[in-house]
Amino acid sequence: MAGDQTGARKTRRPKQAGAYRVDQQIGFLLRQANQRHVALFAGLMGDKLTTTQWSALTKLQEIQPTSQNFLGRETAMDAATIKGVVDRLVARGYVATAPDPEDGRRLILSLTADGDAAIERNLDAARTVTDETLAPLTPEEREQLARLIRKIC
Amino acid sequence: MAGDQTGARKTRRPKQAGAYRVDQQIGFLLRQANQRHVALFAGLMGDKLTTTQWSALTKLQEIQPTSQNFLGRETAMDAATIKGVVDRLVARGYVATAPDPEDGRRLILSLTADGDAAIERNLDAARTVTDETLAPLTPEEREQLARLIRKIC
DNA sequence: CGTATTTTATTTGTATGCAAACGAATAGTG
DNA sequence: CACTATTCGTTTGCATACAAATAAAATACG
Repeated sequence: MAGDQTGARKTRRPKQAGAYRVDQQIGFLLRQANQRHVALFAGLMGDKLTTTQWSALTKLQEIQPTSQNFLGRETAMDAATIKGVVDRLVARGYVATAPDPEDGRRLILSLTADGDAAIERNLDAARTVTDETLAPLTPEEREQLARLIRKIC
Repeated sequence: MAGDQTGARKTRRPKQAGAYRVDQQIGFLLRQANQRHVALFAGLMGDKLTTTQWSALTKLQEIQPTSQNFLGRETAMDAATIKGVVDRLVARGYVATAPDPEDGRRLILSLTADGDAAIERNLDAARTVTDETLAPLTPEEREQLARLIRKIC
């Protein structure tokens, strides 16, 4: 019976000591926090704008004119996703598209006057959404949270 | 010209001093952080399980047998969403359904042996996903982040 | 110059995520 | 008991989100 000292433990379950609880994992918490933010956004913003539409709109105002894929990169959306978002913004008349004379592949995007007005109209609400989302936190905690999330992006 | 002292500022833009930058708002950061986690999850987990499927599976193991909508509440999914997730898990043979003899509306869910095996098979990977997601943070920062996110959920 | 690679945009398929509407069953109330 | 409200599950519609495949154009390179 030599060598049984370490071999006798058979199929001991948890590689780590503690039990696994999904709702304590960071992924679960991130999904939930994002859900709450999206809900606040939907409730406070007018014009039925979504979070991604708002991101595309405001980022476009910042960097226009620009190509569709580049706007996607700047707003953390892949090519397929940003296309859908832009299509809906174009359908609303908030964004205008034009071919790039210097690059036959590119689709150049810019804001329309309506798009500018939509941003102007909802900017205060957007700031309120951020405030409401962070309402349970102190100013120091808000800084902390932003700093930590930025580190894991 | 009385009363012009306060009325002369016309259309002054920013209600708040600083310019609005979407990519500095908490909502944008939460969406991005969630994206990174989902990407890590997809890359590290086997069996093509998604984050929500994994949540439903492990939470079901914890509280089974239970109704579909209750499982949804426990995993932060509304009725329409949890239905789709459960349907796919049933199609895979990970979850079994049965009518509730005491309540004609309820659909009782439980894990199958295959469902249990799938959890067992992926538990280490799931822990790795959490670790990798939090890799840029120190242990103290991880605690901080979890605490702060929990406060805004 | 011509070929290989990369970039840009598009399309399809799958999977959340929520609002809204619905029918069926249950619970609560007078 | 009858009426109302609530709950449960389902379905539809819309909007992300990404993988994978494709086509067209531009770039890199031998």
